[in-house]
Amino acid sequence: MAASKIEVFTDIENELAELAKALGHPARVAILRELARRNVCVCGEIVNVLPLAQSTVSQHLKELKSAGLISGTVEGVKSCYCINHDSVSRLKNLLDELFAAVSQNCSC
Amino acid sequence: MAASKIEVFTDIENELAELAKALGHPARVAILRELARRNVCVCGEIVNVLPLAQSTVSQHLKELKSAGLISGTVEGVKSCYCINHDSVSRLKNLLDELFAAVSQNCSC
DNA sequence: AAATTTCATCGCAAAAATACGATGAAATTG
DNA sequence: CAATTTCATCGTATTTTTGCGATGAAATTT
Repeated sequence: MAASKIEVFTDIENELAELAKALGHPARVAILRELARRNVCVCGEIVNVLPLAQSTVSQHLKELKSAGLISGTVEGVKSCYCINHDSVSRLKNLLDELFAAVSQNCSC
Repeated sequence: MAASKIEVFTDIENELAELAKALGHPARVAILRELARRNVCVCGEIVNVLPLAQSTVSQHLKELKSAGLISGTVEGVKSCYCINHDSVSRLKNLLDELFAAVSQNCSC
């Protein structure tokens, strides 16, 4: 047994964990950074920004898409990706809710 | 080769990825939730809140601590944990910076 | 129509994460 | 001082993640 026990946690916990997990790799942060920097749908060129093989970048894009953080469309021979603003807002809201009661460092 | 290529990414990218990764498991979100709910150092009882084996919870606590999201001290026979507010702030700031330019959903 | 470009998917190998029982250390209790 | 409590760590099994080359599909170019 090594699979994570998703079913025993709340929907909120699973939702936040899924979004955070998608952010939990520097390559995916780098992808989001590039998309955010341009703030438009980026068609192509994503692969060129990263020091990884094309297939690896494609896989990371798929994971970001699967988590809902980005959306992608096909434009001719190219694939266009952009950040899903709603999803980002959701992530921030979940974080704010989670840490709402935490106002200062603990004493221990 | 399967190890993640941390060295080729920026410090910022690695830092955010590390914090997000720590949040990227529902058990760890649940732990943070419990710590946040009480908003004090929690000594003991953390294990009882989760439907996981004691050793597994201990491991998750270790990861949260290693990422800096919580701090832990030993109080007699018990271990006390609480949320590291600075770390939470840092995470929020990194997210805000990352998505600062993203103000609306894309059109594609 | 053939060649090229762009990118997703497949298959594989290596590494990391997840989970648990067993064990042990340190403090507390009886 | 023996028994108990609390929890970290070790060892191990399983699953998931990461990464890449190879391949193929779809559109574009020559």
